[in-house]
Amino acid sequence: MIAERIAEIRKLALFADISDDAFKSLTRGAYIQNFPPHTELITQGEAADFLHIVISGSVELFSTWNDRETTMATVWPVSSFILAAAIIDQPYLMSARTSGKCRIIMLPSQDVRAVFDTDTEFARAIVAELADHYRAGIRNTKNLKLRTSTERLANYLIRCRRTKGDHPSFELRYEKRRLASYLGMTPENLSRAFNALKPYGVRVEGQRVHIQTLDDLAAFAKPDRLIDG
Amino acid sequence: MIAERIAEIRKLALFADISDDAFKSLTRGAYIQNFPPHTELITQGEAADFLHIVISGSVELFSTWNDRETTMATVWPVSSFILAAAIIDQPYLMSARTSGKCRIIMLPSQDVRAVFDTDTEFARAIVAELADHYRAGIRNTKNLKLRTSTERLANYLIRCRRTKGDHPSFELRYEKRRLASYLGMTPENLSRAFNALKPYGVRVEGQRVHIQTLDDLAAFAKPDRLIDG
DNA sequence: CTCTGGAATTGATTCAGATCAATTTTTTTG
DNA sequence: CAAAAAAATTGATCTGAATCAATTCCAGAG
Repeated sequence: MIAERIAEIRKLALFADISDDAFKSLTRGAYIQNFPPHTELITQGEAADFLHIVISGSVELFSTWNDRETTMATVWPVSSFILAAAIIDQPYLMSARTSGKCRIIMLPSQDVRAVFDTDTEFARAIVAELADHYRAGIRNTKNLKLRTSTERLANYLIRCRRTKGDHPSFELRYEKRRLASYLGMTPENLSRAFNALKPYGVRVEGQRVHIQTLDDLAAFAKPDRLIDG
Repeated sequence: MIAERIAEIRKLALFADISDDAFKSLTRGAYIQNFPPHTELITQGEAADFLHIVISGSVELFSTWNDRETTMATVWPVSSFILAAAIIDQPYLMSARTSGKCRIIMLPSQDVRAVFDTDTEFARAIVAELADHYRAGIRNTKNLKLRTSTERLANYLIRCRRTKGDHPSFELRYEKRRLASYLGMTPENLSRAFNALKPYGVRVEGQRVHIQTLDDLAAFAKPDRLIDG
């Protein structure tokens, strides 16, 4: 049972090339847990005792300060989250809560650090993952500082559409209020931003977004490889 | 001559614990160059052929999009910059220009990757550095999304003051226009933000900042370990 | 030392986005 | 299925911050 679930994460880039021994010592102390919706898994400021991996469901990473809250990212299966804190043994900078029901694997971070020291392939994979996440953070900062909220939405939609195979219509993967927070705006303004994109061929019906011609929207959004990947 | 300069970087956390052999192969292909002020060292989008290290002077990391520009960070001696791009062989996401006159060491990034594969200590140091930078990016995003511009300034000043040994008065390390861009505001609004902090005991004379009582300012700024370090 | 151009400041105005308030729509639940 | 709760939308208003414009300040060049 546990073994089956554990096997699911073997294919993760993080573990793909490591030795069986290394994988065994990584997962020996692992927990698998199911969580109900809207459960706070992690609270910012706590010690990073575990590396978390989402097997099913999705997890929202968010941060708070002074009674304000913002969505930092959403994590989908199968991927790990809060690797940096675990690897350098520092407190989490973000909190995490489940969106729907979730199955999560938790690897004790001391095991992660131990295997990092002994398995070269794992070390390489961790570096690749960290460098990748770092660059995602830089992209995000550029997005926030260089673009208006409507431009951020437009580029987000273009990225979504591409992820979904360039179909002219696709579903938003999460609630609009959460999208708004992720994009750094209020739900009210997200609604208005969608309206502002109508002239560029964007139509919304509930969770479904239609984009007629990508050209019009792209001319407005000016997507950039160095921000949007 | 070159050997002397190279020795200066040996003490960097990145190289402190690596073997002499590893250090030798890292620096064998190194260049040392002096640059005049306001020289663009790196342009975003280019291949990351070198890991750069500032020996003297300071370097501004900035990004542009659609005729807009923002300061992402300022790098002081002795430290490296744009490690992530070099280690995973990806294009730079940021541009870099010298502030004053600068001396820069450039290590071919293929050497960095090669030594990473052979020297465990170096791998460990790189991971620590990357994780650290990643977390700095998260902090920065929280700062931008959760705080107003005046709050960002207030917390910046508190951090500065602490860095300078908690003296009631210290010098800003760079021009106000650059500080404004770093904090995500215009020079005009930085000026107004300084005025808005007067009631909390902040006084500015040119580059010099006086902070009478930290308590008043801190009550307004609400500095947070998970944002301000 | 004066001249000059960039930096900084200050004021007036505009604009993007937040907040407040009121519905409408959708989802959840009993 | 109906009731209740949550999410989304729309309109009105307010506010933080950008822009535009005009000095003032200051550092570096001659």
